[in-house]
Amino acid sequence: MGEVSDPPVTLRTLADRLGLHVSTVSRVLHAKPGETQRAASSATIRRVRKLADELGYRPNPHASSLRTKRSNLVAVLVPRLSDTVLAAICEGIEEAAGERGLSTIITSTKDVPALRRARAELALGQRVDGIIFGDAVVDGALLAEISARGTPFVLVNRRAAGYPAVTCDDYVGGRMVADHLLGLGHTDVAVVAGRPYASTGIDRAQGFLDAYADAGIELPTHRFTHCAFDERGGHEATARLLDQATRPPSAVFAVTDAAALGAVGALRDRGIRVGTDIAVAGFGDTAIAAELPVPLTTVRSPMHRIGRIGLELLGELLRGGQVASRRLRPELVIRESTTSARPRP
Amino acid sequence: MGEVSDPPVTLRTLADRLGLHVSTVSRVLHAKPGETQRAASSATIRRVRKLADELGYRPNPHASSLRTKRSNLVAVLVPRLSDTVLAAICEGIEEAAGERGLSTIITSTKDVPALRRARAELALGQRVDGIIFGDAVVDGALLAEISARGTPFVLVNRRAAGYPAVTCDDYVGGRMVADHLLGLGHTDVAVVAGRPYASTGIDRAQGFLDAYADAGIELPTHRFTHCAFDERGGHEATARLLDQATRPPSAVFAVTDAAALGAVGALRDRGIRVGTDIAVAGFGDTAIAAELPVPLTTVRSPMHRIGRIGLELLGELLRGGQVASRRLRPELVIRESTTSARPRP
DNA sequence: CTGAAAGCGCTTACAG
DNA sequence: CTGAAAGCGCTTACAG
Repeated sequence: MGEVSDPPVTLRTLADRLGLHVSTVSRVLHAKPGETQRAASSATIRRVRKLADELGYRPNPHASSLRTKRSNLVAVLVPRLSDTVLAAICEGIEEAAGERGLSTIITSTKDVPALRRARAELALGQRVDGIIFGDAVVDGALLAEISARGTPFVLVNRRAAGYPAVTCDDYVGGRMVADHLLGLGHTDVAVVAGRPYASTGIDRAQGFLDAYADAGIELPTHRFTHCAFDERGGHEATARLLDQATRPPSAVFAVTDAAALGAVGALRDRGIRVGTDIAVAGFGDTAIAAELPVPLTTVRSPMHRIGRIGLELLGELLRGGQVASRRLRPELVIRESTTSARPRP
Repeated sequence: MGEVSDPPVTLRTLADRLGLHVSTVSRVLHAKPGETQRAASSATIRRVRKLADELGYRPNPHASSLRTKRSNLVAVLVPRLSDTVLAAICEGIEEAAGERGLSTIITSTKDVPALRRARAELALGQRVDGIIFGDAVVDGALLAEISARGTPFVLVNRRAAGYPAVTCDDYVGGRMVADHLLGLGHTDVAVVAGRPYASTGIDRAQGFLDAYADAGIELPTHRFTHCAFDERGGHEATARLLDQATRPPSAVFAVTDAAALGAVGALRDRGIRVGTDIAVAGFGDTAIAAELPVPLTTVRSPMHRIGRIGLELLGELLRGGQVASRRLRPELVIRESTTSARPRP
């Protein structure tokens, strides 16, 4: 516990009070168990620690960082915090960061290139030790620049151009959904595909399309549309899909749960009953999926773990190590939104 | 754009190359438009700026902070990032922070007192200029300590013990829901009340109860239960409410949209149809509300603005000013989850 | 208009 | 076992 707020307690404060040199105090306070010996005599160590405790000494991180060139700060860029998936990933990152004495500076870039760049610059300017990008664009243009500047980074959720990334195996997840729907006999399906520049949407949709192609079914263009990953995006995309075709598909695959919920809303607006008239599947298994009146079939993506592992990889990089991308296994969660609907004959 | 990554560009780099003293360079780079005159001659200013641009000079924030005792860092403590409401508030905070050159360090404390304390200590140790608490407990015990330590702070979303807070007028919002349900003739209602230590839940529930009391209706204890604010909390609480009573209420008010969705799930499990057999209302008007198969009546809370204003107030505090709490006006959003259900006669 | 000095609080090899 | 020095990169009154 700190005491008064007026005279900040510094190494000097401690050194003066103890009749020691600041360097001695510093050494003691840094000594890791094991190398305690060379820091000072055990008596001195005890005295120093005691007073530091009493006065509530907290090292000034700016001073340390200035000397050591390490800030213990990690920047996390995400498209939006209000995206549950990213929020869960951030929680995983933060948890793992806390365990390592790192602090995270999380910022939303809204998938706006100029913002992404500005935030990355800001992070670099802040001398963060590393960056976690949750908002990578698949071509990785900005990343090439950051890479050249030398600050270590990893990607989470979205992969890009060979940089180390921790993702769900989105392609396989997309295939799982397709195989499930194929197994139920759905031949006329539509895809609410998300953004064309994010690997999540791309891979999920591609896995889905490939599985259908393997079954000899090519989706016509009017059964496939890009959109924002959120509720509104899914709603608008689904409305478009429905308006463009003479009749609705028998199933819709939305590449995120949020978009799937948007699809639910759009279908409702047209009196099409999810789970009865049409099958709907999402991706993520966020909290809403299991609570909907007709529970949502979806693909469970280990969001929290993606964040954790992302930070662990970055940690490895900061220690000078090498890391390889990780692709975590998805799991199909079957619920009534697909099982209670019959495909059209 | 920065260039190479090897030799970091410092004031010294610039000064040496230009044959100037670092202090002159520093002055120039700090000169705000208007007081440019006293920094250096306009020729010098031009030269300095040009070179700084070319070399991609970025002031080392650790060095500045060490000198100025200002970190331009603001800590934000929230119960959980995965709570949409808090995420939206964080986005508002971040947006306003960006405009002021402040960076935000956001961390989740999960409503665990030990974590809350640890994170607050961490923030203080990091020498943040100020703190925004989104996880305040109504008694404000920790806040009293922080206050004594002298770091400015404001609360968002939840108020506590007279500290400056930016909230939705939760009490009024709770009343709005009650008046709406009363108007529809609901006399047997239940409350999914959230956590007993957070002002959001307390005030929303109290407003609701008071309005019912004003109408001469006291809720029996088996129609009121506390719970976590999320989907699972709402689900479990609703299950409890239903199990404890011989028959279901004709309406349920959940103090968050997430909990309301959980209620929807629990009702579904028992075959009780929302909007037909029972009315359900939430609070927040998060993105899910409008998309549900039976759209959710809820209270719109200006989450983004709460965050923005929170940061603005903190900014005022950092400038040495005084601030007063703000209570923003809620708005009832009526949808079918309440209007299509008939109260039991 | 520009320079020189002092100092923010720390860390780290180096002496002794 | 402990001290002294140097220096991280910046800012800010103060001289001149």
